[in-house]
Amino acid sequence: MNEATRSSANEPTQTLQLDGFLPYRLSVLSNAVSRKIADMYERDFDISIWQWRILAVLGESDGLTSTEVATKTLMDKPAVSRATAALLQRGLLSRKSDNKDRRKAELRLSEDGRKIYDAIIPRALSYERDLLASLSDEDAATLHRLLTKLSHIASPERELWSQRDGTAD
Amino acid sequence: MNEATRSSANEPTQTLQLDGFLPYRLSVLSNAVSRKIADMYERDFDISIWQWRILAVLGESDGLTSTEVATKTLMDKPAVSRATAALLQRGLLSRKSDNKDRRKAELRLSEDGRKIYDAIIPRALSYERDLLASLSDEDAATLHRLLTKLSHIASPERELWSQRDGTAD
DNA sequence: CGATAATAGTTGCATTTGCAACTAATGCAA
DNA sequence: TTGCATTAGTTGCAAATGCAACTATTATCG
Repeated sequence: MNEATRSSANEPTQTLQLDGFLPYRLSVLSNAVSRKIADMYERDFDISIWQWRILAVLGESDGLTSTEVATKTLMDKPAVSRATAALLQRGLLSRKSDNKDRRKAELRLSEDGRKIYDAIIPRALSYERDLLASLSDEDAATLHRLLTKLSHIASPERELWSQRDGTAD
Repeated sequence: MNEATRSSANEPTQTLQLDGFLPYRLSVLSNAVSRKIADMYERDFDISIWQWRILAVLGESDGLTSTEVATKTLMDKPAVSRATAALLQRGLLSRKSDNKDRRKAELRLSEDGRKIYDAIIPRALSYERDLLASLSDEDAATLHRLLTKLSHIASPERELWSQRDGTAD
């Protein structure tokens, strides 16, 4: 479906339709979605996507450390550090360092942070609903199931195909 | 499914599970996929993702102008300009400026460019196959159908929900 | 024609990103 | 304990990105 054979002289050459190529499609879609939703966060709340991710995880489970936040959001530690610094400065988070282990510090939504969180959530869910509006419930469920499968295969831990000595044709 | 109500005191607060949130899921998956495939292009061919996109579209239809390439790849013009500059310098492309309209120039794969293209294609398709390996043919078809729908909704032209005076919720 | 607008493509620049290197604190083993 | 390894979090920096501004050329309309 995605490949074809062509014999221009007599050497058959594989070809590839970019807009049917899954990595390309995912990239384009994800960029479009992220762009739009990031614009909303930015415009209406002056919050970056990374800041939003942190608010989102703290909103469901308060008192996480930076590292735990990084794990849950799949952000790297520097990104978490900078985003939390900004949120702390705006007073949207509080940080309490652990007495047992003074390397660690628990992050929590402040009262203002909770307010913003509460304000963003319905907008985020509304955007997601709009996105899914043209899909049946069954399609939406299928989509999530397929994304889960793909994510499992694509997860950075898996090496497989990307080995240097390519067994892949 | 993605939302819940919680009554901590008596104010119900919507909440949101980040890892069930579609924009987040798409972003994470797309990043993982792009990262892996970009590593391969880079490692085995010394080609960036943007360069690859250009090779890909020129591979299927030679003689496009920069602007046409930009349209087909959804890259912006500066990105196309820089990527083609690199490819030209490596001798993977040729450029012939149009006599009728000297602003335009047609881009084509050179012989070397075609060689690299021919070498990348099977690797790219092989990666896509690996990615889709755990999906049935029907699921793969469904995935593409759903991505098409979502892309249509998320396409930058559509304004809708993102209007400043939020009718959304 | 001649001026203004529009288009193709490039260059410059501020911001973002990803990663490595660093500091501070703790764990562990001799 | 003491020294080395590990972990938490921050800082620095090179590269990538996105966008605006620019040059060169062509189209349009008085």
